[in-house]
Amino acid sequence: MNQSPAPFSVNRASAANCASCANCRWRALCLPSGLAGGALDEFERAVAQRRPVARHDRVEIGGAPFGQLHAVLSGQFKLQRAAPDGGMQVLGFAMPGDLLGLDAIGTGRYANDAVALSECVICTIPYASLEQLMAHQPALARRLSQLLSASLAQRQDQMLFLGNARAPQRLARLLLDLGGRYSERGGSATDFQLCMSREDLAAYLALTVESVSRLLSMFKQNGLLAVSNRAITLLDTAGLRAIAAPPAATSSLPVLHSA
Amino acid sequence: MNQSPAPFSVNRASAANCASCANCRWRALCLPSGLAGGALDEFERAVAQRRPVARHDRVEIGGAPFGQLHAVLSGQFKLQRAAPDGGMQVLGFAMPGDLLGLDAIGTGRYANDAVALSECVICTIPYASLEQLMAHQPALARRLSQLLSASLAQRQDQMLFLGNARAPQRLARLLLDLGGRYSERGGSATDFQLCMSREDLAAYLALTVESVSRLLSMFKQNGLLAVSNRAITLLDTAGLRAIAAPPAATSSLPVLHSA
DNA sequence: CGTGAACTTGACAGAATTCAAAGTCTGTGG
DNA sequence: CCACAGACTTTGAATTCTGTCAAGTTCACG
Repeated sequence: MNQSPAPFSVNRASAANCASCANCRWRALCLPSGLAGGALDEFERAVAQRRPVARHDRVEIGGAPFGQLHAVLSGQFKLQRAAPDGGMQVLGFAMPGDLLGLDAIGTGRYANDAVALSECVICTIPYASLEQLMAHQPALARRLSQLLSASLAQRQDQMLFLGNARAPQRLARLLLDLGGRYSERGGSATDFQLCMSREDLAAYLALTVESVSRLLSMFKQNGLLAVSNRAITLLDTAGLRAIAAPPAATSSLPVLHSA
Repeated sequence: MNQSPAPFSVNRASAANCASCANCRWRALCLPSGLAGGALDEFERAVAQRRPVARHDRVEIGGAPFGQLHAVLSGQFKLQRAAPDGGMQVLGFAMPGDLLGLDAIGTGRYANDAVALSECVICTIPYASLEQLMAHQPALARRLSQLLSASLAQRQDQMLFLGNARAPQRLARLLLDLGGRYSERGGSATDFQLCMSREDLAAYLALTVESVSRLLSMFKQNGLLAVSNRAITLLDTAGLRAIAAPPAATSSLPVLHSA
């Protein structure tokens, strides 16, 4: 472990998390969201199995045959893919309650690697069982369609943003996004530990490690945040949001001072 | 009409296209793919309705409440969204057989505008009817999940490519991709009419109009293609593919001569 | 305490945008 | 049928941003 004790359970397995879908604190985000008591039991018995995952292990491997979906119970993952030129491209980071493998249903093969960034616990959901269940539980099928469509919409947003935003915008947005997701999960939106390397950040933002490092330093010098190794404290979220928003008018654009 | 007569039916409504799902030449790409005779009839009666769409009309409006999916029978659409800074971002181009509105199922609102780039014919598919049908036709539900997941995977690919590729790679890839899609639909992979403006191309590629224009000129000077207004002829697809591929090694990289 | 990986910082070069202007096409109205 | 106005497209020069290359520093771990 290279992390200070996390202030909340997002990065740690806890017995309360693992008991059952009925008790799971992430149920509202997950597949069985909205399922009634009987249907929920059926779902859990037929479908969900829990297991721990060690740091650096991969739960899915890009190109491997698709068999099951994975729900993150605790810890964080990065979704990555080998670029044609040898580098690694990172598509995103998965946090507790997120579902992995949705992009494999259509093609029958996992699209990316899912690599654990910390000690994790996941639920594995065999897709064949899920399909059987959905055949006589239309509500479950609707839920899957919802999740798939929402993921699609989210990827589209991400694509547009990464395609059009400049480097400072991208990093500011990522930091605010991470904070927001921690906050949604009971943590602090402004004070958290990154569990990914600068290289991972760069690969996600389509920048170089150097650019990420420079930008973090610049944000720090401008009083927007405090950063020490992988510990981040967002000091001026309003300022960060102003940077994250694309340059709208010539109005009060926050200027970053390099020196 | 601003186009020369199209050499094939992709851009024109034809009676054969519009007769029914059973006779539709795009059925394999569409929702009822794989449906048997009886189920297919049921699908068609309950779900699909055809209508023409005039150039510049929008079939879907970003932010509007979701009610129905749309299948492109003939013509082409662009999917766009107003950027926060006032510009327009283009997410993609839809051709016959493509489905519109998949990103709205999860949120209940259309994510983007779908604007007709030519005279079009579409099928409208009320989603409420589709859900009823899927409740007792698990095969149809599976098909929708497949399409959703495949769209997700495709957007991911697109995101990674646009995020990491340089301008010439992006344009070369788009041209090859368009050619490939025309080819799949019975047209020429190397000889076609663009039905979108340079501005649309630029908005899709996350470049400026000037860059697109410059790149087209450069490709032309290097003998890779011929371009006259919106008529494109790909002369050296191997060369274009070499450019579209990210710079792998210091090997035989095609060098573009500016003068 | 030393070693290697991760991270930071600086100087420079290349790529793409921005700004500016000229040229071309399209569709409308006379 | 032709002329005109506006949108679309092309081209050029200067600027800005980000990547590349090269050190140097800090941190994690043995």
